[in-house]
Amino acid sequence: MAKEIRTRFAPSPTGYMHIGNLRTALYEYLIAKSQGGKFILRIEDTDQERYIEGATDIIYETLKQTGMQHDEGPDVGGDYGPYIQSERKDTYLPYAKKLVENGAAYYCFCTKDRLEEIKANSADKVAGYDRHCRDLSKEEVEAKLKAGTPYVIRQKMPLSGKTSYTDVVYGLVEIENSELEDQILVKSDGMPTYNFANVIDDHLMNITHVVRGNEYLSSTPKYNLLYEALGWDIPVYIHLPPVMKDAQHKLSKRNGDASFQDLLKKGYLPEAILNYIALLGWSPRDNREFFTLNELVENFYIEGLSKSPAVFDIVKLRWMNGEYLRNMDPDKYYALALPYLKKAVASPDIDLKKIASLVQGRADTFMDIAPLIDFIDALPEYSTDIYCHKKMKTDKVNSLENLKAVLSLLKGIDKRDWNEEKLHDSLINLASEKGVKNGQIMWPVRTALSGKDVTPGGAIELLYILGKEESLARIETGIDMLEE
RNA sequence: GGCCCGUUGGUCAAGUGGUUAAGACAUCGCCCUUUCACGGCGGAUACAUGGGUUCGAAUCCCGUACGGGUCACCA
Repeated sequence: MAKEIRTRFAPSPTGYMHIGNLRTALYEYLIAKSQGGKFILRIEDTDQERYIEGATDIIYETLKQTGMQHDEGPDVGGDYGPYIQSERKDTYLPYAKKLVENGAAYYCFCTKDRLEEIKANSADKVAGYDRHCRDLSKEEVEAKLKAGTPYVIRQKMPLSGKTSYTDVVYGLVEIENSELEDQILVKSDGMPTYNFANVIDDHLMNITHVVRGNEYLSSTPKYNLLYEALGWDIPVYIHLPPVMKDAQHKLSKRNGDASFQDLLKKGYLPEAILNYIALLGWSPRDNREFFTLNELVENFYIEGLSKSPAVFDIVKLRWMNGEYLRNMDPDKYYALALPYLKKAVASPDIDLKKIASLVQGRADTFMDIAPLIDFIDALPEYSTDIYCHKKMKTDKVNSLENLKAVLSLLKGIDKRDWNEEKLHDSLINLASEKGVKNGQIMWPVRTALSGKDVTPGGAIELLYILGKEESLARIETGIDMLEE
């Protein structure tokens, strides 16, 4: 039986979940789930300085909202815990010491000042640490240790040769060992660096596929050297291209680019966001674009992953969100839209469900609803110019005439008969009696009722929504304005 | 700057030596229609660049340009 696929999402709790991060989680989830594997959540909080309170809750919450449930993690447990790196602090040092013993790592007593100095002096010559402590004698090391000198443990890179590996999406990657810095494995506070903790944890947690952003592409050989020194199997690597804000800037929290949470606040659906970002860097075998999370699992295949950066296009997300909204069950739509409808319409007698049905086909996000129906509570000020419409063949003169006719017609309709069918038949009749196009009646009515040149729904719907009293009042206002 | 990676229309993206170079968003035009939207139909727009290899290159090789990444006691 083939080994079970295990992937992990390993965010550091430093704030909101940004889109690139979420997409990485998605692909990790899909890679595992499409092959019947496990998806693990691990919190990488080895940098206490950057820790932000509440950030882990956002991570849990986001995973829940998107439906990407992890099989193991700090909140759900599992056989490989703890799943928070700060709680595993003691597990790393022994491995570092083992590396020191077998010559793959060494103690370094250089002060931060000294390091800064080399950095400043070396300009753009050799990158990184100058390996000052690499060849200290055993005695020197012992003495310093005994004296309590602060130290870090660094990885001892080979000075010559190359290290290569095959990435699933990028193919063969080969780096000269001389390019590799003697990176720090254990910091002076005793905490491991990401570089070290990552390797240890991935191995200890049986992670088979390491999936992460391609900024690690050229440092991966360092990790492989670590795996080898420890005598461990090297995992499968899948590096992902970045999600961009524009052609040259990555999407990032620092620039305040949209996070998942922001998009939700802006009225986007979690499932639409997920669907959209799935397609940013991956494409299915056919031309399908709409997928639920489960459908993504069914259709996912690793070869569909792309290696070039993708620009996040909010315009297309809007469209896709709109499609989700339009295809939603009307009752569900009503339930989700209700808070937004209530905020936009204060009048208590308004049929919000009717409004929901009008707005469902027109609003791409929930935030788009309010501006569409801002005329309901009160008639806005408007210019009579909008009564003129070329295609409807309306102008101020015939609008006035038709509005008057409509007014007296509507006055005759009993309040109890004030429904769309009745209103529709009456107005259509009026048009044919007068021998004019329907639009010549409808357009001025719609205009008088809304004071806008664009509305969700036409004259009939607006008459119904506004009710007899309000409708008549607004039409009278329109007549007054046109008579001036 | 060294090293690594990338480059198909404005954007996402199919394509793995022979195609009229898909499809989607956006855009433009037309149709439908009581406005708008939805929907339908159609248009315009792309293989960064120069050399090879080959009967034949978006597809393979080399160079160039452009862009990104990396070179932290951050992840």
